[in-house]
Amino acid sequence: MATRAARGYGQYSGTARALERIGDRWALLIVRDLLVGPRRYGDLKASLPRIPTNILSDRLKELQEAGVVRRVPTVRGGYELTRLGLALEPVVVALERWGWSELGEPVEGDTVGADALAISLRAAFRADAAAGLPPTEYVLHVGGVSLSVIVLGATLDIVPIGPGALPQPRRRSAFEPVPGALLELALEPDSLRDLLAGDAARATVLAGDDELLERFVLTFRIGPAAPPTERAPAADAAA
Amino acid sequence: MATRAARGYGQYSGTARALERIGDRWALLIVRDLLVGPRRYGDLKASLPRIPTNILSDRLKELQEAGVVRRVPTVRGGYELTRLGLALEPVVVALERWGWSELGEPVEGDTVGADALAISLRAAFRADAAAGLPPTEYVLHVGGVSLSVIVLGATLDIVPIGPGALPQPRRRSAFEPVPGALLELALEPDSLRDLLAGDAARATVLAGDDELLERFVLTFRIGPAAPPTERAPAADAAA
DNA sequence: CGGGATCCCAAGCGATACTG
DNA sequence: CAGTATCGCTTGGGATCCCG
Repeated sequence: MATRAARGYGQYSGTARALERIGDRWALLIVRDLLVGPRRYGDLKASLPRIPTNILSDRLKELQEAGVVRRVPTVRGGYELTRLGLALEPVVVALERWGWSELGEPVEGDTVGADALAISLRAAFRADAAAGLPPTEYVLHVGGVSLSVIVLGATLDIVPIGPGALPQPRRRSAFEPVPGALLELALEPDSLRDLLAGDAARATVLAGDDELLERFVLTFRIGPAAPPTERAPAADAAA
Repeated sequence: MATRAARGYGQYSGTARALERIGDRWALLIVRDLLVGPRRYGDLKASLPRIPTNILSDRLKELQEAGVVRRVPTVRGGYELTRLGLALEPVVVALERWGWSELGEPVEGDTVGADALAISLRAAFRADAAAGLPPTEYVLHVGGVSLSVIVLGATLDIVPIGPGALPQPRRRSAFEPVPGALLELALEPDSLRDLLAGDAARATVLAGDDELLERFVLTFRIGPAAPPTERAPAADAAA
């Protein structure tokens, strides 16, 4: 039985209400993955390796009761976000931006999921900078997962490559591969972090030239959550 | 002793890292209140009526360890956000916007806090719409708490009125009260929700005219998180 | 493969009492 | 007022078994 988030905060407040709905452990990570596209129960389980199956089951039930998630009628074990769930994108993106700069080095045992990576890139996407650049496809291989990222003007389309994605009527952008508009990179997770931070990063360029790499850096960027420019000499230091 | 959020998610992901830092119950509500200004232990306790004192104590310790919160050296029991903590504003604002439209009627026992209200207004603030309007002060009385809200061009300055605020060197905006630029409203929490949603709302106008009320509605607005338009998946647009 | 049920332990949470 | 200490309840987590 769903654990019922009956423990409210006793406040008539948007933040409190939101946390009552999606504040439980694991809940927003499930939403994050579903923001990339519909997923099956097993996909989510694989994407969230440490989640116990009963918790995943409970959360999916609660998220359905909250109107955030619904089942995909045509697919056994398929789940997708409702409109209300899709509206959580700004929340997840804001969290992703904040947490990204807090990523130190990967801890032993940390995994990198394709969906998580897709959201990172969505959070890093600079629509204004991209608008002036020619259509480009980026293919990223990061720590075992692969993503195809198509930037067409100010629009962004990310599709994980390989198994896990649930086939959907969702069309790719009207993008026809332009010769010389493909950058393919292979890098480690912490190198991607450095790259998005604008720092020098070790990356293996499998296809494309330096100009395309520059284009990538212009298009995708997550600055530090707390810029060092602060008048008061804060004692705290990010570890 | 701080309970240590050692239970990580095992993912090298911004969202996961963020939730490990500020995903614990009550944590973001504490951050929300501190976003309005430095507060004392007792202020927070009063603002979050249902929080057990040991949990408040634990969370403040954890938030300090996470570099989000620090003590105000000059004030006994005073806490404030660090730069990193201030950087959580987009997260809280996004949550507030999403949760606001999920506020039904107040549940018996729900309280309304001045700080929570201040964040609601910050989330509802339309800088672009406000930029074209003359400087205005709004004084709101909502369910027992009062706020002074000064809009000066595209800037917003909110100060709770009454006890609870910790005196700070923070200056009010360079705002000199203009005669005829003050709207004072008294309303119930659910009426404010309707007002910000753009619906008709029962409000008692204590000072000001209809034109000022119209100005308020233009300046502050939180639309539904899930607009009734289902079909369009809406490519994300930077606001 | 999807997903529900159970058992068990550990950790988180909540209420209250207590101390500086 | 600003916490700490304690205690009992609830939840999460891991493992496992089960059913369709």
